[in-house]
Amino acid sequence: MAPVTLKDVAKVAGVSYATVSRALSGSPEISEDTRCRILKLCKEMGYTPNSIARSMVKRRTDIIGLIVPSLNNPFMSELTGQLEIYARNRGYNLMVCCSSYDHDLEKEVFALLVGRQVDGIIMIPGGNEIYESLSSLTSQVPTVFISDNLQDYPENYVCVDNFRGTQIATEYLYSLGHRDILYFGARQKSKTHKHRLEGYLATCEKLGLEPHVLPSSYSRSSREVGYTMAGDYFSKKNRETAILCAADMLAIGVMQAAFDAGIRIPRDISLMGFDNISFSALPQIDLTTINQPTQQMAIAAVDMLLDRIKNPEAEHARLILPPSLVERKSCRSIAK
Amino acid sequence: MAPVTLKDVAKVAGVSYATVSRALSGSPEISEDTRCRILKLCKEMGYTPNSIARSMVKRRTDIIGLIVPSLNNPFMSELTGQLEIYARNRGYNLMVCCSSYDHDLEKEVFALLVGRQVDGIIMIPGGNEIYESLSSLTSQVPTVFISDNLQDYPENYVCVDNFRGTQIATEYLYSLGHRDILYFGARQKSKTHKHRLEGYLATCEKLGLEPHVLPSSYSRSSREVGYTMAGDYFSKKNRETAILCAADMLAIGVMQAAFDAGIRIPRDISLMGFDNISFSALPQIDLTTINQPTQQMAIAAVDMLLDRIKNPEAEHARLILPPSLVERKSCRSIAK
DNA sequence: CTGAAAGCGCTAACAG
DNA sequence: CTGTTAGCGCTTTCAG
Repeated sequence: MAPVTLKDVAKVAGVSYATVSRALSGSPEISEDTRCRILKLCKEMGYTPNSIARSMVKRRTDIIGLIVPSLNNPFMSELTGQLEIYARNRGYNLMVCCSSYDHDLEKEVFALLVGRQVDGIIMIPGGNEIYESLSSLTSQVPTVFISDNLQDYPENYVCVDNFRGTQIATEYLYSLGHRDILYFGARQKSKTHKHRLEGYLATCEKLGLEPHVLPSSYSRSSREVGYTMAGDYFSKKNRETAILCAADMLAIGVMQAAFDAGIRIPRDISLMGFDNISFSALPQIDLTTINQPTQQMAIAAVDMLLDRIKNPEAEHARLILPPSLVERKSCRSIAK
Repeated sequence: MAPVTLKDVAKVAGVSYATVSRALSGSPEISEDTRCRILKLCKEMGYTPNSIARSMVKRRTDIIGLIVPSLNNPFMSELTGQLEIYARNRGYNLMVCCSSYDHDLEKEVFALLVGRQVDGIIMIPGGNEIYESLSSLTSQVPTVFISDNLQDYPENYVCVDNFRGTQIATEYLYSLGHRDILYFGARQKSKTHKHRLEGYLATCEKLGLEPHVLPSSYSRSSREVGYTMAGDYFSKKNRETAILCAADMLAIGVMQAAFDAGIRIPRDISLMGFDNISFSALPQIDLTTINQPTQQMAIAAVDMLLDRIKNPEAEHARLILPPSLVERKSCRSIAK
């Protein structure tokens, strides 16, 4: 019942267990003959190397810790899946912890993962006020964030170019003939949202449009928030012909409110989101949006982390990936 | 830079390192005095216990391996999130591997996790033909499956009562006055699907209905499959007044095909799904369906696994959880 | 090319 | 109550 160890194999093979270790590790200082013999024996005996023991001496685990706010959010769960697959292909396993958007939990699981001796941590922060309180921990283990809430912090991160995203979106709506575009759901406290808003504002200025901004006082961008805010909005007279939402989930809520108000999308008003979550591709939603390149982000984050692990003294790295337009059916041209 | 160890703390405290170990483990054989002193010192020095070393001697890692086909599927990612949170509250971390519905990968990552010395494995199998080829591995480590594809296999599992689910669904549609109900998308090779189909058939018989079954020859139940099959179906004359889909994703595809064909749901035909994935709750979808109690399943799976870990010689356990009806807007009453 | 032995950081007897 | 010591399974010098 007890698992087969190196020693067991060595005993049967009639060699020292160092020899077995060498056979397995592909060391050159061993004859092809004995290597073959031992490898065969290992298989026969059902030997599985104990990676805990190996970690003990190698002082590394080949484990990456991942801290993610929630796996209910399709954007994050898809990203998690990508991270896992890519990390495994590079020889690492993922230890996943959900922080539930809770700062205290974020710190707690971070410390937990450090205790677990993970070689590095990838963190998708749930909010913005986490970096200072985390700095004593991030100095202990290579860490890469996936977020752009940390322009001003000395951390490694990869993110999408949020400014560029809303710029693309605004230009697209402009090209469709829209001149009064509402920017919907800007959250004050989020840097990500700040960058998105700035991209919109800068583009308005460049194109000579008057900006219209409907800020959000909520702490998350959910469908419910979009629905509530849009309900309010639609109850008044407005001259905007297009709504650019700060997040897809908001846009989905806006759709519902529009439906309730008898407003048709895109006939009466055009609607755009940001994120390209999987919901948005459903034919029943069919939302034109800005794509975050999740796979690229996952690959980049893992690459960056492995690089930090190899070279812990390196400068902080930043990678800002380009977003792209995903054209679906929620916007229409009103150009004459 | 090298992390602080027990020895370092012991040296500074002027005690043997066994004493420090005792202070940390909450052993009773130590004076309150020295414990306090040592605990304070540990904090000051920033000592973090090395759980690898601990695992080495305790011969357990407090890690659970999770094998999941994909995190793109909302049902599975939500389940994964629940599993993680509950496992962590019970003192375990989750090492997650995505198998991408690939049998070979399922075996490969299973072996990988065994090598990682996980204390147990929770597996959501991607298909049906995996159990035999896995049996040499499942005997090495406590394993719990989340699936009912293994009625006939000597394994631990938790699942939803699929038979009961379609029974509830069929009875519900019957109560709305439907007498011609199409069972849509039954996959031959899946035991889960077999049970769902049987629940439908048995209920038809009980209620005196003539069963109508549209089987699926595809290997997965996607939106695309639902769309294609329904396109075919709607192109012919039919007398069914309701469609019961074997999975929510199929139903979402059916909705789209119905829309294309100018058929209105629920006015022209009622539609039900099975799974209650998060998509289905979107107001734009609003699908009446059968809920799988993910949280209960997660809790039960972890509980069952921890129980097997504590008591490896126990009989195989099975837990079949009750599904429930989630009434939304995709069905209408046609009773007079 | 192979064996012997030290040691990774910690726990758990066993002494004192 | 505290110290000493023997490992957990493996890698890696260092000898031979």
